[in-house]
Amino acid sequence: MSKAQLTRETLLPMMAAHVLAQGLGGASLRPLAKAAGTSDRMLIYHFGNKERLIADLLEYVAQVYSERLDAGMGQERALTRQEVVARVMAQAGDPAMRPFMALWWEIVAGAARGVSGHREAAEAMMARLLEWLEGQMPADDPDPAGGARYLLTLIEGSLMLGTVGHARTARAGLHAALLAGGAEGD
Amino acid sequence: MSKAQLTRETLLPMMAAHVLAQGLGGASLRPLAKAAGTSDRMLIYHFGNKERLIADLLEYVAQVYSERLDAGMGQERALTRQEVVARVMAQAGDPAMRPFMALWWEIVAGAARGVSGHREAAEAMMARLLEWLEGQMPADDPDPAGGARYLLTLIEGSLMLGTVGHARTARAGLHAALLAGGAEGD
DNA sequence: GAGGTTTTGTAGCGGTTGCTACAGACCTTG
DNA sequence: CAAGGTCTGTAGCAACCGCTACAAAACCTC
Repeated sequence: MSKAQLTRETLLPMMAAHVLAQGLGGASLRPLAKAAGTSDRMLIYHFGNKERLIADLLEYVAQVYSERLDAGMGQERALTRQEVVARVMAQAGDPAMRPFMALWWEIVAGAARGVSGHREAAEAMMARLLEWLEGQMPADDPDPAGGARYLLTLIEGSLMLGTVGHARTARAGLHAALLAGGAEGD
Repeated sequence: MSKAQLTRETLLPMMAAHVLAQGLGGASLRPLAKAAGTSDRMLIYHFGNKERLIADLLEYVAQVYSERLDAGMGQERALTRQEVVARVMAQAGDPAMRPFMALWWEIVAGAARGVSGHREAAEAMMARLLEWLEGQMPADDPDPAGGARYLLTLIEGSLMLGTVGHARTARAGLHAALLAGGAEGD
C-alpha cells in the first residue's frame, strides 16, 4: 500500500475535486489525469472512453451531493416556509458552495443539450433535494408535498437569478412570494 | 453586391444561428467561420480574438431576444397571474424555443464561471424579460412590480426543472403556488 | 520458477485549437 | 497613374484533443 492503488473508486473523488474547481468545460483527459495522479492512458483504461468517464464522474458527484444532504438532515424542522427557504438560500449562498453551484449550471446546460449522463445526474440531485425539502417542511404545513415542490421551484429560480446578477430581483420575488399572505409588513 | 459583404453586422446573425443550433461549447473559430461563410482568419480580423467575438455574439443574441419580446408585447393583458405564467410557459415550451433554451443554460453556466460577456448577456435578458413581465401583469394586480419578480422566479425555476427531467415537479410547484389562494379548484 | 492475466509507461497518430506571418488583391485619395 | 490604407486568401505554428499500438512490468496461479 506504499503506492496508492488506482481504481475507479479512488480516481473519482480526485477528479471530482478538479471538475468542481475548474469546470466541466475544460475537463480534458490529461488535466483530469494529472489531478488524479495518473495518466490519460490509465483513465481510458479504467473508464473506456471520455464520455463514460464524465457520466460516471457526474453520477459520483450526484451521490456525494446526496450524502451531504443526508448529513444536514438531522436538524429540527423549520417553523414556516419562509424559514425553510431562508435556510436553503443561506446554505446555497455560502462561498464554499460556489464551485458546486458553478458545476451545477454546467450540468443543467449539458442536460439541455442532451449530453450523456448530465440529465441523469441533474435529475437525481433534484429528486434528492426535493425529498430533503419535503422532510424540512413545517410540521403544521397544510400541503407538505405540494409546498416542497413550490419551494423547490422558487429556490432554483432564485439561485439562477442570483448567479446571473439578479440577486436583487430574486430577493424581491421571494419576498412577494412568501409574505403575500403573511403577517409581517414591509 | 454580388458578393455579400462581410462586416460584424452581417456575420453576427449567421454565427448566432450556428451557436443556437450547435451550442456554445463547440463554438470554435473554424466551424463558426464556415457557418458565416468566411474563414477563421477573418473572424479574428473583425473581432480581435475569440473572447471578444463570443462576448459580442452574446450581446447580439440578447438584443435579438429583446426584440422578440417587444414583438410579442402588443397582445392584451392577461386577467390573472396564472394566465401570465401559463402564457410564458407555453411559449417557452414551444419546440422552436428549444435551441434558445439550450443556449440560455450555457450562458448561465458561463456566468457562474465568470466567463467574459456571459453574465452581462444573461443579466440583460433577464432584465428585459422582467420588464416585459411587468407589462403583462393583470391590470388589477395588487403588486405588479413584486408580482412580476415573483412570477419570474417561479418561471425560471420551472424552466430549469423542466430541462432537467422534473417537469412534473415544476408543474406541481406552479400549481401549489398559483392556486394556493386562488378561486378555481383543480 | 513457468505461464498467463492484469496493470502501467512511452510514444505517437491524426485531428483540432486559437492565432499569426506574409503577401497579394482591392479601393480610395492625391 | 502612384501611393497608401483596407481587406482577404494561403500556409503554418505550437499546443492540445481523444485515443491507440506496443511493450514492459507486476501480479496471481500452478
